[in-house]
Amino acid sequence: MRYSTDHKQQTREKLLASSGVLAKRGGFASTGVAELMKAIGLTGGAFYNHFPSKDDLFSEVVRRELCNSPFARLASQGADRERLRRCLKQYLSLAHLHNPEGGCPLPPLGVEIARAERPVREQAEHWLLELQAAWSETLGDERRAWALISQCVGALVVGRMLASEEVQQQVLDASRDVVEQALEED
Amino acid sequence: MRYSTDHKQQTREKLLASSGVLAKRGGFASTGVAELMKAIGLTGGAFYNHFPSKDDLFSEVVRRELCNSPFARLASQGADRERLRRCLKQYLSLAHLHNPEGGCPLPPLGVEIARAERPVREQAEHWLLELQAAWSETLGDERRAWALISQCVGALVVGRMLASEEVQQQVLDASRDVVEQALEED
DNA sequence: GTCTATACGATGATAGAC
DNA sequence: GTCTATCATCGTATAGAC
Repeated sequence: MRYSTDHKQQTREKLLASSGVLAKRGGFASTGVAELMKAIGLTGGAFYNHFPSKDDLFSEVVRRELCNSPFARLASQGADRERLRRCLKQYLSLAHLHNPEGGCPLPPLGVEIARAERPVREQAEHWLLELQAAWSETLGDERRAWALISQCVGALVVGRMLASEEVQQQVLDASRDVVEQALEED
Repeated sequence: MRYSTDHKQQTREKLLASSGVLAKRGGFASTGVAELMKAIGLTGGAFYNHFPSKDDLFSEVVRRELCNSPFARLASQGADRERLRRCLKQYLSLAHLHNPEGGCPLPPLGVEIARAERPVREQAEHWLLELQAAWSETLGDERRAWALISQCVGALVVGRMLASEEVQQQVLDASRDVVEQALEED
């Protein structure tokens, strides 16, 4: 065979990673198959050797993005308060706000996940439940964990809607305060 | 003239209202001009008698949706704590979560606003600053106002990503607790 | 103002050469 | 596996009849 068997795996992985970036930047629905393939140096026709449809790619992109999310490592390995604090401080930064393509998939892809078929939402739910369980352990409060997740995702969604960096910083700082308060309480 | 002058105004208003609903339901970019016009009983060709382009419609839809948002009345007229509490309880309800087309535009349209041109983000910012100012008055804390806005928007974005109503209710309840706590403190 | 018809590009997806 | 060529459909936007 002209192409080794793991070449297909590598191409698939490159496509998943690159598509995650493009989807978080400009939206998944708004990005065509040809554009996704061109980003990894291929043409649109080759796409269907890797995924049966564009929707299937979305499902896999979501799965991969969630596993590689800045939150993910805190979900798998139990996190002490200090580690969680540092992670959320970085999450609620202007650097993250201005870099959706390299950041958490929840703010930029959340709405598209919400409109996707049930299996996609189920895997999002499964991952979010794991995250919430991990944070509950750290915080000692299951409800505060959910509230903190919503707080962080909301801050980025709201912040990215804004035009001026000043106000964006205000929004982020306000949520940082909430995080600090939640992590200092018993 | 076969059509009265205010007939055009009425058509425009119907188009704005209907497009807001469709955009919040399925996304603005994903909804074609023909579909938007068909929803008010017209064909696609008539669209350009009312707006020079689809992007211009989006800008007007965002403006109108913000002014008619469940938050809007609380922004214009100063709100006492009790009024704000009742509004946020309704905001953080399963009824609202399952009815994006009739609810707040921030969760379903926020990401598209973030990717829109600067003027769109500027008017979103202007409106959000007014809302934050009003809530600051009620809460007596400018930062808590921003945090509360992010909390509410985030809860709906996260909740709508989920598959099961149980977990959705948990996410909403967690943010309700935060709202109650913020409104009870001095 | 609204219609139909149309231009023209982009879309998701397929077929067959290599 | 990837390419080019192609299909059918849809997208935004325009032109002209009524």
